[in-house]
Amino acid sequence: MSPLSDAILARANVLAWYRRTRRDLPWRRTRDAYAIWISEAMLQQTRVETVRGYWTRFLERFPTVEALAAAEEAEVLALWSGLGYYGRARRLLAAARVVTEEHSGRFPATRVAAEALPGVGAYTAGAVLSIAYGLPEALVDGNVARVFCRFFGLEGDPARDPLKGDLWHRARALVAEGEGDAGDWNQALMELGARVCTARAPTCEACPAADGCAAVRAGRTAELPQLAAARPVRRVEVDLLLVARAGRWLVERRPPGGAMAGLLQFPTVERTPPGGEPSGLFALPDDLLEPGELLGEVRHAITHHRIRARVRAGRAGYRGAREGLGWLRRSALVDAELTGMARKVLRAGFLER
DNA sequence: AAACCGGGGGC
DNA sequence: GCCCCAGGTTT
Repeated sequence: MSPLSDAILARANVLAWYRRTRRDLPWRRTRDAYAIWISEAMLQQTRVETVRGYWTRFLERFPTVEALAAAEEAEVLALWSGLGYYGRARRLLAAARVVTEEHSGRFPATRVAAEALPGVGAYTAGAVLSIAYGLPEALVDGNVARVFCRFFGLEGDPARDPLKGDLWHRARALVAEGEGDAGDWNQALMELGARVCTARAPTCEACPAADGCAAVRAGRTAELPQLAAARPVRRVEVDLLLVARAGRWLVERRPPGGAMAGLLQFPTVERTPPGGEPSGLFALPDDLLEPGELLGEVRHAITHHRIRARVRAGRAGYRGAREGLGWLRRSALVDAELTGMARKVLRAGFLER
């Protein structure tokens, strides 16, 4: 194992590397805690390149925490549509209202107060406090965990104690070595993990910390970190129905709990394979909606599920009996809080016939 | 501690 | 096809 002193020597190299080569990300052009907070909420389990466009559109529509606090949830979800983990958007709106009403519109400046906000955990609190306010707060995300596991040669699952706690301890120790550079240092660690110390095929020859790295020394970069095995993926087969009437399309609102809660989708029924169990992600067939001509197929993946949707023209038997049905024009659909799969159907041109 | 929660991009 | 990404909440 490399001692912490090796890390402190590497720290200056990593920081210098970051300041020389950092990516020009839109949320790095502001010190506004609100704007940085939005980026961190969107970046949870989501790639930087995916977030860019969403962040810009979101900040254009809601430039201040007060503007967000005054928003309808449906519009916030519509701007989040396709980004996934929609609970993040709901908690962000709830937290914006708390910040507006109880913190005079200013993101809290202490870890305890920040973590009391819905959707703000240990990582997000550390990120906003260090990046926006320059406070000496640590953070550990997937990048930092990977960099530390390799550099220090740490065994075990970084998502679980005792290694999880150890990673946070090391992160705090290294933040404490700096003087007012916590924001850059935290971002430098994450940038290193994202661009050099990558999960697969790290480019150690280009790494500013390769000198003190235990994994490089032992030739074990491919073996660290020791992540837990991934959960198996379930296959889901569905019929997705496009029902048109008088220039409008039939949509249904998903139930309030579970996956993609409360979002709009085209009516979808799950086709349970013989001897198989339904996933529960979609309703089972009923006699209200009648599948018709096969128009094509859309494939979609959500957490631990692989969905194959046969897109069909459909007919509505009668209205009203099934909960949450409504009719929307194409122009309204584009701005609605659609699921990613519904947006994919829209983009694929199935409505242009 | 483990389950749940989207979606996509890179290999 | 598989991995995993600037995580948080709930049970």
